[in-house]
Amino acid sequence: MSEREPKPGRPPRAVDVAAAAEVSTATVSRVFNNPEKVAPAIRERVLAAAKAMGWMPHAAGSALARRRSSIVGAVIPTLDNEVFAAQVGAMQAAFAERGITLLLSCFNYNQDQAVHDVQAMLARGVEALAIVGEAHRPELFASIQARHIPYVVTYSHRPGSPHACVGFDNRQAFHTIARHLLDLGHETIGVIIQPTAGNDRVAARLDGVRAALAERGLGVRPQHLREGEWSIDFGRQSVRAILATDPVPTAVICGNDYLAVGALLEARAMGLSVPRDLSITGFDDIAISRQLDPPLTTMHVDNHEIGRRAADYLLACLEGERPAAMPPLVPTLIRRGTAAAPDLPARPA
Amino acid sequence: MSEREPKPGRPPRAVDVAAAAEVSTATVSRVFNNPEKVAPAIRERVLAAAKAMGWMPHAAGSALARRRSSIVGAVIPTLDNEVFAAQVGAMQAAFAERGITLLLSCFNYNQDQAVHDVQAMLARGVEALAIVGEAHRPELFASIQARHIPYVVTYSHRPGSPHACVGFDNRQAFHTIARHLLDLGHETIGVIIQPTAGNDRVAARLDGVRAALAERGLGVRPQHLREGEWSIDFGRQSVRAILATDPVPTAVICGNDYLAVGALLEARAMGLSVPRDLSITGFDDIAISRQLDPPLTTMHVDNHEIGRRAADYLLACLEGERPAAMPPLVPTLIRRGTAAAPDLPARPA
DNA sequence: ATCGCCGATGTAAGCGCTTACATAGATCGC
DNA sequence: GCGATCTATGTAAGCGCTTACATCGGCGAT
Repeated sequence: MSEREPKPGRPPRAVDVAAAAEVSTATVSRVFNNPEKVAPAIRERVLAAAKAMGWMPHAAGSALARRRSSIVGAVIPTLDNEVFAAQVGAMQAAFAERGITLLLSCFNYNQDQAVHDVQAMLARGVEALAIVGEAHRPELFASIQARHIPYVVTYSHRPGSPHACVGFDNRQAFHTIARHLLDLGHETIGVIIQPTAGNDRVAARLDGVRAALAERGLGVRPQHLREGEWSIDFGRQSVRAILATDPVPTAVICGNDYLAVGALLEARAMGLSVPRDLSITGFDDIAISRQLDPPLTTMHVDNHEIGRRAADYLLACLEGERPAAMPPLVPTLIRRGTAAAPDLPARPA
Repeated sequence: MSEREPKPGRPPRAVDVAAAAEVSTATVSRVFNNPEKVAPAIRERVLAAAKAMGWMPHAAGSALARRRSSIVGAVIPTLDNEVFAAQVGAMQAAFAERGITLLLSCFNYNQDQAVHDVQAMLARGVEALAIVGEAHRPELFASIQARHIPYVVTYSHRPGSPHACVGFDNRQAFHTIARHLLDLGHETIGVIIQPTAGNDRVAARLDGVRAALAERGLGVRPQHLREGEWSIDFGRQSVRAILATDPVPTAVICGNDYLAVGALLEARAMGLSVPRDLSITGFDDIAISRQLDPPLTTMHVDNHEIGRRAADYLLACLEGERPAAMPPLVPTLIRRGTAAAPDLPARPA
């Protein structure tokens, strides 16, 4: 094997490997893309030469020639939420298995940022896109569709959505959780939730709660509704505020577990007994939730599964399949220790 | 403006835009890369044509021609740890500002996986790399160095490391925390820590603890040392195991906050009073730590800062600078509620 | 033996973009 | 008013790879 490096400083190119292995660049390329088309002896020679000079096909070159980038993009609000981090981790793993690279971008709940990120990814030649939520500027979806690339919306599953989606019905989920509290006997229920503006998932959640209450002739009083950033701290201050209202709710539904954790911790810090004095529910079942005392009643969502399914769907599209619409995932109610029947004073009448 | 699309199905190319704007492709390229070199009138024409046909420079093509990919890679153990997620988020943001795209890969604490990931990224033409930790196979660093691309190791800052690093001295940090406990009067100290094998950061932490104890003529007894996955659950079971030994430690140092949270929760569940019966310390200051009751005594590390610095360092390298070695970050001890003087029986003598 | 066929390899034309170099007006000084 | 000097634009040569097509042997069938 005569693999003297050709131009010392420069990284090797396919032609260098070809020269070293005494074959053409076509054969080198075939060895890496269609090995079965190359005689074993030659294949070994090429592999040896490549390894000796540390060569690997240069992605930009092959992307250009092949007209495929082998890159897909994930557009999420933030990695600071364990839920999205899990989804991204799962997608990354699923794609890596197929030799596909994941491009990540966090739009921080800013719709303009999301549009910008998507366009940047399109310029990068992503072959597919996964996007959290469907409440985005129309031009976001328009620019994806203009490129005719497959995409999937995650965490939403609104019946009648025009997008392929991997998620669950947020409205239904919160209907379920509200119903749970209602069935336990609660009638005055507070809600601590993320900003609904520009967030379809959250809006649907609130909607689900209202619908469930309405079915029993109840509603969420304005003073019992707190909307703000999903953080433990906002959960804390909200529960404090809600408990200072009249009438005092016997239960609080939180838009996610971070809020619920805050609510739980603050309620306990205030000397309340949970769930006796106040029931609290969360959503997502983040890692800490089951650990608290009492452990949080919440709904479990399999975020890794969402990531995996989104990846599988996109992968199928890239194989040229036209996968059927996926059935929604169904979050499961996890009854733990923070929701129980209210400890009501004896009812009059 | 006569921008009839040339080949209907196909995405537009620079030449299409050039035709529409009645200029050459060189000018189109300049408009997007060196706008100041193009007369304003023409610039507008090109921009208008590009917008009309939804054209953006194709990254693979320009990467090839420019011999720059504008991609950098981040190699981390997992996104499931809030610490790394934060670092990645910060890097992504810093790079996005400069038009650089972040490629992500999670090696799940598997060294072979890390080597593989790095090589895949190199093939993708990353221009720089950030890698968590320095305990990696030699070929990992060898292949990066062979490409002569800048890289930085994060979360480690071993004096004398051959790599550029953005991190802190793990040994020193744990020396500090152990010293804190020692100064409080603890003499029997347990340790719950992540696997040290193949993890330089963790090994250094344990080392720091041992060194601090040794300075007082103390040591960690084997039955007081628990090594395992960093999870809340492992923290729980470890504290239970350690409390069943003899002598019972009066304090437990945990390798990170997840372990410490588990230890704290379990100790309380066992009916112990923390810190009276047992002091517990963590490391990282994750979001939940300050929220617990009592709030966790730990060391704060600014993970966003690490991400930002790593990004800035790499960016500087890409600008051709040869940035000076960065001083280590210094984690700060956060004295909260889980570490106090031991409640010892009156000492004999 | 000869022909045709097939499988293994090589040849060369791009993929879409950037940029060194060439060119052609415009501008300026004298 | 003329050449020297700029500046704005165009021309065309790649960047590193893939792949359709051409080629070349070798083999089985006749």
